[in-house]
Amino acid sequence: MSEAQILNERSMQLLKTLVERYISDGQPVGSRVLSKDSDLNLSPATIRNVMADLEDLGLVHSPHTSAGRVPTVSGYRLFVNSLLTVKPLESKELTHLHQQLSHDEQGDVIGAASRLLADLTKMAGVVTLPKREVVFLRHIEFLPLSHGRVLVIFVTNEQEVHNKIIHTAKVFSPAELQQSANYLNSIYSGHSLQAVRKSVLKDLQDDQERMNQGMLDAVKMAQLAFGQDAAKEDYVLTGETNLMGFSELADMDRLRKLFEAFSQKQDVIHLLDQCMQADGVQIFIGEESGYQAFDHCSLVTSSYSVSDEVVGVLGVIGPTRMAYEKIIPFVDVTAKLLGAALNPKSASPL
Amino acid sequence: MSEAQILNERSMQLLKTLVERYISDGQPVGSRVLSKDSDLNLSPATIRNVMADLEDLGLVHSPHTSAGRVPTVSGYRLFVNSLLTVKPLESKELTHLHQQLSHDEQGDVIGAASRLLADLTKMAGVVTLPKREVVFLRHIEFLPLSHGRVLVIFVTNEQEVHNKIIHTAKVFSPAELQQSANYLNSIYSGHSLQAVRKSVLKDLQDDQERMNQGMLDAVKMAQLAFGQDAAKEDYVLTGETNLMGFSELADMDRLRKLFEAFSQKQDVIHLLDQCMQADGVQIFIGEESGYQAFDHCSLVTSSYSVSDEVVGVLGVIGPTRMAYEKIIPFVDVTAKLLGAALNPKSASPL
DNA sequence: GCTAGCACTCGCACTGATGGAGTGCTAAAA
DNA sequence: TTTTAGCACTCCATCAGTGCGAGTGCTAGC
Repeated sequence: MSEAQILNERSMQLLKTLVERYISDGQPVGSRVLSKDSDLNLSPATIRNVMADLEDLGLVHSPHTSAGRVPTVSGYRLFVNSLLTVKPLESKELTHLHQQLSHDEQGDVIGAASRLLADLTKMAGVVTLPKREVVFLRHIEFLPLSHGRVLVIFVTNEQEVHNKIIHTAKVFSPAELQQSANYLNSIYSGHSLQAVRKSVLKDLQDDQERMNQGMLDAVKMAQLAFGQDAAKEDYVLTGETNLMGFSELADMDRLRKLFEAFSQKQDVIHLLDQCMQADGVQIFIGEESGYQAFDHCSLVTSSYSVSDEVVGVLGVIGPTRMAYEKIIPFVDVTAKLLGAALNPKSASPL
Repeated sequence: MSEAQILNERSMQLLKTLVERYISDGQPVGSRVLSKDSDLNLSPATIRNVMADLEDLGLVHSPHTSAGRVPTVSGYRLFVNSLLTVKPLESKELTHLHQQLSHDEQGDVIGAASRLLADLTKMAGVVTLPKREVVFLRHIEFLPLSHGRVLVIFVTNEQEVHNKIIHTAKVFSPAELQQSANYLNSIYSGHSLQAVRKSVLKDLQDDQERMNQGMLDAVKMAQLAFGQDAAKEDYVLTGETNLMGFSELADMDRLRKLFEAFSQKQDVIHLLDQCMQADGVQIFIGEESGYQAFDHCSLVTSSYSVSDEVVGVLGVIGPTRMAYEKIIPFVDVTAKLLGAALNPKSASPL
């Protein structure tokens, strides 16, 4: 931001063409090509002076004395923030996206979105699993296992099935379990999980004599079932192998760190969580992310929403030298389409 | 096998030390080191003659004229089949394995096994999800969704929960669905899925008048639910990034092909399926696998069984130059321990 | 059948030369 | 004051040449 004031129109224009040129060629760009490439009619010598200024400001950098200039992270940042002219999505791509995401046969829209992101950008695509703030309990079921263990199956939000094994102090008969489940279903079905948790806790603290044994058992079991709901976040990552084609990631150590981060998952999840807050497209360039593994990568993300509630993030991971002007609108549109695809077209008649 | 007859004791001994030496050093091994390394007191010159013979037989290969010899795939194969002296597992490792696999807290023994394979070998570990031939239906449940869709939840083999969405011609009320489920549970619980499928088909072909509408609905729904049971095979792969450390896989194209195979999954599944048949440890060295992606890799696998039925495969993926004498017993033992861990210690009181 | 010796080959690391690309600086032009 | 032309300089990439070390194949002798 502050650089924007310091720099005059001409320097900005030159930085812009430099970044564009570098993104398309991958070679350090020298004063001569810049002089020809830019519309301003300036001699290479003049441009060299400007370049020296830009270098002082930390916007560009010379790999060695007689190479051209390469944008630094700040250079990219300024470019992305103020200089970039976004290219609208080609209609061909748009229809493709729309088709793939709305006609979801496999029941795996998330995977489809991730694959689209990766395939169309030739980089890596990532989509977090949607995670609603309020989760409604639809149905619960208990099945007895050996050794006083009980298999709990519960359905939330219409059709998401979860299961969990709990250990009970007492051994229940199938009939008792059935009764407990019936009791819980009759009371809590349609309520949010938070409400259920709270209510269950309250019931246990209250005078327990008002309840009969069956109800008490049911509530105790519910407490176990919904106890520490890990709420494990996760994401679908596709096209990692695309990243192996980029020269900036050809270094085996770098690549390894990156792939390790992918399989550890936690760093990536943290990063994506940050993007969840911001609305619109969020971009991390190089070291900006704060995670070493992503040092030479950029991450372009957008959150996606279902019925106006932000439920997840999706994005593209690639080298810092990527075609931001195409990727940004692409990620933006994909997020919107995914949100639409996830939206239940009509309220289900509960 | 046929080479074994042609080669005399001495040549075999030399091949053995050559392979051992190459595995530990990674350098082409010359006649001088071989002369010192082997117990036979032979001069380098003699050894050179033997090497020439081995090269004619295609067991070793010289990267260039003055470079020492490296084992070929056939060389490794002969070594593994006839020359290898397996090192028993260190007791420390054994106890570690045992602990990790039997005290499974996460409920994810498969993942734990895969991680152990990768961590202890510093290569990649893979474990297929167990897949029983006969699957018993434990419990089935129907939940209505919108638009005549029904969420089917069924539990097999004590505690494996599956779910599936089916489309029914007619729209059922929750009560009807409940009845159908009850009917199916009462009749089919405890039977194998195959039997259920067959029986359902028969019921539909039979004169339908004997059955009341509810039963008929239930059977029709069951047919949809168990229709084409995709039975998708899958595996858990860990430590892929370990493979990035090996010089033989440093080539980016190779590495990329390999990782693409990992995420495509199908080739790997085919390969592992082949290992399912053979009992005991199965080894693919280099091109033997038939899949280009694995050209420079070896795969050491073993099937694992639960109560005498082979249900899956597990193994280690690494460069052809790996310490077979340690990996083989390790994979063997891990397979046995995993089988034991999966075995329900006592029959559950159904 | 084994071994010693010798000539030879090959790869590798180092060296120096060359050319090209691009810069910084300075002095002149606008 | 800003821009430009010119010049010297720096650095990189490429190539050829060199010397060294490792290891081989072959041959003659034990």
